[in-house]
Amino acid sequence: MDAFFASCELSQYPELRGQPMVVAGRRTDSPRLRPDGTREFARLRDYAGRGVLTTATYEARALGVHSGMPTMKAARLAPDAVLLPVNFELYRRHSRLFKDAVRTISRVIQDIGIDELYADVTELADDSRTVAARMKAAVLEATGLTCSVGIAPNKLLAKLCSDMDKPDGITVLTLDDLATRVWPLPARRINGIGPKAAEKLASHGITTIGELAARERDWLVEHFGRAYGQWLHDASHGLDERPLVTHREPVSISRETTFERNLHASRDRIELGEVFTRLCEQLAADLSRKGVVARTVGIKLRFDDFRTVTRDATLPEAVVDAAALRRAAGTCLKRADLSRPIRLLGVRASSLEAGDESRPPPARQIDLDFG
DNA sequence: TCTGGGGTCCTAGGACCC
DNA sequence: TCTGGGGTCCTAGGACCC
Repeated sequence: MDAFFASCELSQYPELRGQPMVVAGRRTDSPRLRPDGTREFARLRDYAGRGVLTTATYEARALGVHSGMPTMKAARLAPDAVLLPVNFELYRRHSRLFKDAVRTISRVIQDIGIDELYADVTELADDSRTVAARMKAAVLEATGLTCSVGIAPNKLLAKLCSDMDKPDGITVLTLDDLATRVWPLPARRINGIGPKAAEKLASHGITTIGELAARERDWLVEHFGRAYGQWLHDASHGLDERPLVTHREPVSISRETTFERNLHASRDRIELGEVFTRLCEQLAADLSRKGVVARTVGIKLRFDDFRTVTRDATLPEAVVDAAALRRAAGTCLKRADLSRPIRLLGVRASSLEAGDESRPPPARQIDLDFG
């Protein structure tokens, strides 16, 4: 989807079209309704907190701000930009509509995130451009929003070319196009080459995908390890055999929060304890909503120096309820050095297993016993 | 008044078992 | 008498993605 969060917001507040606008931070009461019925929006300069921008419109980007930028920093660059709080309910609603729309064209879909998916269109009778055009029409019809489609022989190339013609574009790529259209691109454009790998590649004089493709497989293995080196070699040659994964069970579920101000383990014990309990309650609700139980419970801490530590505990019996999660997470907390001020606390459940739905809850069992 | 929140996968070392 | 070789599970950290 093109500039998804911003587009969702603009469909709600069309008067913001053409203005610099960013989405950042938790729910607020903005926008407010004026007596005359028009809406009054918060401005970036009104923001106080520790968040980062989730989205910035093209007009806002022209002022030098971009998603991921600390909101306070963005406020200095674009104080007059409209600031909207994130509205995940709205995005999820549009997300469902968009995915259902694509499903009317192809049933075989892999969910990637809220605004992306892979669709296998191998078996469709229409040619690539027609398939893409039909998808875009279906999505526009269902959501009023535009998207960009990349069609290629595999997921790696489809992902790579899906944003070659953004927004509202269609790109078709075949292996014959590799040298002319893919090799000139920065290596960083490959999904799986992040900032660290790009930096290391650059230190060896490799900045484009073509330069990567020119290296021997053995050389890449020697410098980047067996698995990653081989993958780099394959990826730079446009090779990717991964099938679409149409369904998967969650591996882990977590909740975390960054505090408004750093907290001290002893001085802010009460506040910290309340947040800790709330996170465990949210996590418990998430687990039961997904119908899973957790055998491993962990915590995550980020200190004032941005160092992050995690502690895990695997239990003899899986747990679900907030109290048990909190007990297990509490033992993890005891194993961490809490002498530094803390900026983030998180709780995580993993080694997930299907909850036993056949077993009635204890209260009901008692009823039956005495029934 | 730098640096969110929710995920996945990989690596590496140690414990433990056969 | 010097300490093999797998395999699995667990923990911690890090890279990467949306």
